[in-house]
Amino acid sequence: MTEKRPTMRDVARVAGVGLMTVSRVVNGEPGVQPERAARVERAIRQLGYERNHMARQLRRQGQSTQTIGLLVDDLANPFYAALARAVEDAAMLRSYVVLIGSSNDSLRREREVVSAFLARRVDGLILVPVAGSHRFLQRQQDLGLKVVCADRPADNLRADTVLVDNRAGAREAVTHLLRQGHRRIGYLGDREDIWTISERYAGFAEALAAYGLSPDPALARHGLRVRADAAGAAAAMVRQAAPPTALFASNDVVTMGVVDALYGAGAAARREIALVGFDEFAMADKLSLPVTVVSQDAAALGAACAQALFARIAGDTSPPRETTLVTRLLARGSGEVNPPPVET
Amino acid sequence: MTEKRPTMRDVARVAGVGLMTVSRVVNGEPGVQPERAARVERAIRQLGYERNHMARQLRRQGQSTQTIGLLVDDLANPFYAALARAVEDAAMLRSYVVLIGSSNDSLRREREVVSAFLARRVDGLILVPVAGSHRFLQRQQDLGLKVVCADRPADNLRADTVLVDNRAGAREAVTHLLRQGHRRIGYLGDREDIWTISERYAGFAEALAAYGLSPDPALARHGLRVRADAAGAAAAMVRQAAPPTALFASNDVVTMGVVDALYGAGAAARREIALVGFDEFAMADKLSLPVTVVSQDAAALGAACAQALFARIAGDTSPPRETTLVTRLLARGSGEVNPPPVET
DNA sequence: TTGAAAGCGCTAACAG
DNA sequence: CTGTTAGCGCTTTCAA
Repeated sequence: MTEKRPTMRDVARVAGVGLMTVSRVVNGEPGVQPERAARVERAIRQLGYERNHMARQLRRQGQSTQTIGLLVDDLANPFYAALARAVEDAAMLRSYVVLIGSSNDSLRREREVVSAFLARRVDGLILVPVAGSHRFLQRQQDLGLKVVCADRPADNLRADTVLVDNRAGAREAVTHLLRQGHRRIGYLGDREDIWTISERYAGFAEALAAYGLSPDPALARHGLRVRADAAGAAAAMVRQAAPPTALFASNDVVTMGVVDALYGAGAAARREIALVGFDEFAMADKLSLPVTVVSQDAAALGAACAQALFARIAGDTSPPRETTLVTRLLARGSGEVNPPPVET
Repeated sequence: MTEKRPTMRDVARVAGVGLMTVSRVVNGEPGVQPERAARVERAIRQLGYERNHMARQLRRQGQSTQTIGLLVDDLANPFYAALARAVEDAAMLRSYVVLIGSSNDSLRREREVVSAFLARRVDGLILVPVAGSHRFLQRQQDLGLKVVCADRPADNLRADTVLVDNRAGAREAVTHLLRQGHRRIGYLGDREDIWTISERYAGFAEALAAYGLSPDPALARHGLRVRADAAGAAAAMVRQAAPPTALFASNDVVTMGVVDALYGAGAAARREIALVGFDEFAMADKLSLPVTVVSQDAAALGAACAQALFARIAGDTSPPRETTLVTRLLARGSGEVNPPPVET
């Protein structure tokens, strides 16, 4: 049933030629008589031969394995899925394949996956770094590994980094609310140790500061990991004695949770409360109350990372670069349609 | 700068031991004196040594490469992203890594990616097969490759297959509309050569047949690939002389397009037209007009595929199995809230 | 408990 | 144009 896989030697024997002739045909090298090449091709098809990439790379050492690794936070998150697709397209264009992994925001898991990738001698690594030191990667870079950080910078690592201007995006979003007259703006956010989240909170605070305000601890909740967390926090916050008139949500999951809690049809609905969220998500513009969001382009981020990585693989040795992509505020009226009471 | 990567030989030299001692330490084999093992460990860290997985697999041939391939239609589609994440989790649990690719519904691209995976000697392959013959994979199976088809069956291939009961799901959805009194039900669908889509259309027709009806060519559009296509088709269909009172959409992308066209705030809005779509999507329940959908569990599909694949890799040689997962109708009122005129 | 020798499938370098 | 030889880094086998 399960026969041994055919080798070049087997193909050579069946085709009645030498081993090197098969190698040349398989690699599309010139200098093989058409008739012999045809015999080889036939033998390849007959045996179902596929070149052993491992043996090949072993011999041509120091050469590329035509494989890169991509490590995101959570592949099931549409943002990272879009990023991954862009990376994969860029890789395929260059005949590379992509090893993929999710770190789940765990440094231990990140290291395990990176180690498994390194054992397979990936030429490069695009990673969304979790919090914590990445010094162990510096040594791998000295050994020839190319690394690009996506979406967040990595601690203790000099590497190309492609970021989004989270701070400016958040500032713009909150300024949008301030311009509408909102002065009591609540913050609902994911874990603060995630770089993007802390940047967004900083942008939130900066926007308030420009209006002579500062974040009110009673109007801020951190560490919201899942949609239900966010829904609960939003419901609790607006039940307070002095509730906010508007909310800023740190990311799509939190935004959806807020929508669950406040924009539903139930008795707890508080549709007069304005909302701006970071991250665009499907149908945000088609909700019963359309949500204003800060949109970031995941595919552009992935494409930029891939471009940087393949440039390094191609031999670019210039100093590490940091690229920052801009966000776009998509105003949809969750603040304008329900003008808030302006306080005095 | 870029030094050559250290080998076991280098580690052995630095540690002052034999090559085999290093091999034993690296592989956690017993029978090495603790003192020597420690010296080896130190040398490994000092040099940044990572085992060369390719050389290893070359020697232990016929053995597992601890790598599987996953080929989906489009990784950026949240459905496949969720499937991929489930596969990745299952793989990680077993210390496997995952090579990923998107076929884009192209047989040529599928073959290219599969070939690249085979060259890297993946132990197994989970693929969402595109339309077309997969006989070339049968031979690879004889050579030891384990294959599991996800979401669709593959032509000319005997392999474990995990499907969703698309036909029953569509039948249930359309029956739901019929029970509400709808008799003129339009169909908007993706490419008919995609197996899941044709099954859903069959279910649509079966539901109508049970009520003594048959699909009206004037109320069916196929080949809608992107959201804008679907929006245009929906807008055109409801402008007809005898428009439908309800629509069935073949998948999430089409459903969203229909929402764009009919449930927006614009002048063209036709909110009285009922809609049921295949595939759940984020916020479908929070739209200005919540959409009834047929929900399928992508993560469960991925987990079932992974389970089947790893069972095969572990030596299961029973005949190929076909597993079918059920769907769930999430009725949300897009039919009930706007009762249609019952025709006579 | 340790090491030396052989060889996995392939390609670089050379010889015919 | 074609084939032969050697060796990539590792593990298997066997001897010390």
